[in-house]
Amino acid sequence: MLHVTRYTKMPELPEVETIRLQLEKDIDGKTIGRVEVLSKKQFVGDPQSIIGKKIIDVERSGKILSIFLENKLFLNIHLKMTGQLLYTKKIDDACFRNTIPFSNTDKMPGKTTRVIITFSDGSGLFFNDMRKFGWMKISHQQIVPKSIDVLSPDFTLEYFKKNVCSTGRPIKIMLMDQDRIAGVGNIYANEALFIAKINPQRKSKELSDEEINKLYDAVKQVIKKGIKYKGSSAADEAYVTPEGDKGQMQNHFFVYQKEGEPCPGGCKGEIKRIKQGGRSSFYCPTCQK
DNA sequence: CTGCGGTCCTGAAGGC
DNA sequence: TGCCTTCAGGACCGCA
Repeated sequence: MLHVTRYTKMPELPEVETIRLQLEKDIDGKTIGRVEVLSKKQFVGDPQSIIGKKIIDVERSGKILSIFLENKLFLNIHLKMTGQLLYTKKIDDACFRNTIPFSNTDKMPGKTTRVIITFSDGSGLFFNDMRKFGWMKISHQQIVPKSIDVLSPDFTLEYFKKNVCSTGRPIKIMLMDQDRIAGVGNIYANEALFIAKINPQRKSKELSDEEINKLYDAVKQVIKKGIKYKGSSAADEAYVTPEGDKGQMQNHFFVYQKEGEPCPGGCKGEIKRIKQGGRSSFYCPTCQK
C-alpha cells in the first residue's frame, strides 16, 4: 500500500517575495478606500485608521510582508500555512456576498476570505486563509523577524556559522528557526540539506566547517531557485500569486514530498520521510550523512 | 538562557 | 452512506 501524499501549504521566502513583486505592480500608489474584516481575530488594529491612506511601498522581511502607507503606517501580513492574497482589478457587489465557492484561481472571495481591502480606483485585494493562522497587523513600525533575512547582505557565512554552532538541536530545526534565519521553512530546509548532503537529524553544532560552508551556499541557492520559479504550488496548495497564478518550483524539488521515490542524486536509495518537531522531513539516507 | 510540547484551525482522508 | 478520529503545520506560549 503506497503512502498517499498529502500536500501542505506554506508560503516561505520565495513565495512571499513572488507575491511582493506582483503586489508592488498591482497596488503601489493606490489609496485604500474600504476595509472589510470578516475574521476579527486575524486583524490587529483599527481598520478605519488606514482608510484614505496611500500605498507607498511593499516590502518583505523573512516571511512577513509589509505594505508601507503614508504617515508612517504599516499593514503587516503573515500568510502562515494557507494564506493567500488575491488581487482583482474590479470589485463588484458580488464580491461582498461571500457565497461564491472558493477556488485557488478565482479572483473572488469565498468561504475562506478573511479580509477584503478595496482601493479608491475600484480594484481590491482579498486575504483568504482556510486555517485562520495568518494575520494582518497595523503598526507604526515595520514588523520584522528577530533574525536576518536570507537575501540580506548581512546574511553572511559568519552569521550563519554563528547560529549553526550555537545550538545542539537538529540542523533541520535550526534552519527553520525564524529567530536564527528569516525566510526558510520546511520546503527549502529539506532541499538545502539534500544539496549539501547533510542528514536533517545531525546536531547543528556538530557540523564541520566544510559542511557549514556547503549548507550556507545551498540555502542561498535554493531560495534563489524558488524565486526564479515563482514559488511552489503543488497540487492543492493554497499558494498563488496575487494574479492567481501557481508557481513552478514544485516541478524542481529534489526531495520535498518525494517519499518512496528514487533519490535524484543517482544512488540506488529512495527518499525517506521522518518527523522532526512535528513536521515532515524528506531526505536520502544514502546521500545525506 | 535553551529546549520541548501543547495550541490554534479546517478540511481531507481513513476506519468501521 | 455517514459518523468519528487522525493528520497537516508556522509561530507563539508556557513550562522545565
